[in-house]
Amino acid sequence: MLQVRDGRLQVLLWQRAQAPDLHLWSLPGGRLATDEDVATSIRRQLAEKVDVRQLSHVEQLAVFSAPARVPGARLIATAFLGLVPADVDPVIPADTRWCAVDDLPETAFDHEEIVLAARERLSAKLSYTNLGFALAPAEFTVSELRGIYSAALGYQVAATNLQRVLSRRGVLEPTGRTMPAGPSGGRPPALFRFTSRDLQVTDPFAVFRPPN
Amino acid sequence: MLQVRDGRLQVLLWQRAQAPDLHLWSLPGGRLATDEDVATSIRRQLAEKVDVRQLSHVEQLAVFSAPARVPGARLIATAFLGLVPADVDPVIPADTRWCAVDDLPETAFDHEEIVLAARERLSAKLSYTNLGFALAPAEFTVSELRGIYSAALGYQVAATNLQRVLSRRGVLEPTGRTMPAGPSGGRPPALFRFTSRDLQVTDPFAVFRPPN
DNA sequence: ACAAAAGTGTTAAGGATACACCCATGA
DNA sequence: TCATGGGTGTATCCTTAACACTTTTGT
Repeated sequence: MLQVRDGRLQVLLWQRAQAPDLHLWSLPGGRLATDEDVATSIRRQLAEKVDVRQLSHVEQLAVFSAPARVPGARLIATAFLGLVPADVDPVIPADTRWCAVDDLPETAFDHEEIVLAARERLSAKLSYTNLGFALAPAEFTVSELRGIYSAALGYQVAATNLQRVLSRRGVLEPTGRTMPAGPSGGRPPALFRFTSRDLQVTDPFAVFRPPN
Repeated sequence: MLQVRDGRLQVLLWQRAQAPDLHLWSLPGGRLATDEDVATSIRRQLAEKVDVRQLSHVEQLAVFSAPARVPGARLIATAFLGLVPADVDPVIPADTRWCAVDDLPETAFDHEEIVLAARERLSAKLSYTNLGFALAPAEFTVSELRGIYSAALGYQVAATNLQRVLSRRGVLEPTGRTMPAGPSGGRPPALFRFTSRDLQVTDPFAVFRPPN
């Protein structure tokens, strides 16, 4: 479960209270019940940590199945990427913590690998889909959105181009309202929103496009 | 397992000899052993159908886990995309057949959905990676490569642009040799090869590139 | 010579980046 | 009116698509 907090991309980790890997940090998750599919299961697992309505997007990442990935009985994990908008601050249990993805604590099992795969997927999809909606509040200024994209991608993006690219693709639209200017003056920023809050591919083919 | 055959993208299907879904067509696969990961397992399963050395690429697709996706005991499938170069014609068992992906027979369970997901993944990766190497022979003319890309993508691509895009990206290189001209004359085509036969992303970010 | 197929040159269009400039507000 | 941050206009660059043209062969 990823969220941009304090200008950094962070992941919700849970400190293990049992062996193996006692006290190491692990991803939330759990066993699959017999009457649910993996997507239902992950939502149920996460519901134990946060309010599920705050989850703006969930998608399958990959299967991790190395026979010795966890000690003891064979355990196969289907990893998911979950996203939470930057403006919510979920109540989380005492044994969990938000950790910056680029400065992870020592993780249990292969969970570091999973987190890095999640970050990579997120970066890629921010570029060719409207996935930003899942990290952004319902309404936001271009500056705020710039901060969110910069944190998720790991490098600075230019506000002017961000707005233009997203507007051209029709994923961003002005609400017509503005925020008050900051304490040191300046033009009041306009508020924007995403036109859709469902995942859509906006830049499907870089090359080898079908002919008209 | 996908291959371009006779100018069409085809998938190797196996006709079930048992209920449920008797006589319907299904994807090759089988159960995961306790001492292997899913990638190893799929190679083992496919080895029962063809010579594994002919598999030029294998990658994870997605997990299919709907509780009722198969009748009877709960069964969760990790689907894979496997590719075979167009110039090999593997010996296949009598109960299997190559079927055109855009004209599938009635499939068992949710296997049609899996095949369509595989085709989509293949199309996308042909555009932004060097994955063509997995469908093409070791050496080929641009015309042949054009046929392969056209079949896999489902629409005609122009030979001239195909060569230019792949050359610019450095994924294609001339061998220096040529093929004899066809029966009706014409300039003898040059032979090309892929510079690498490992998957590489050649067009990583459409937008929001990191600054220089 | 002519037809056919391969390959190259050139132009045009689309989309992204960079940067200068203009706008609106608080002090 | 000045500083500050927001937003727009415009130029440039890069990549690909389209198509005309040249090259090289067989008949």
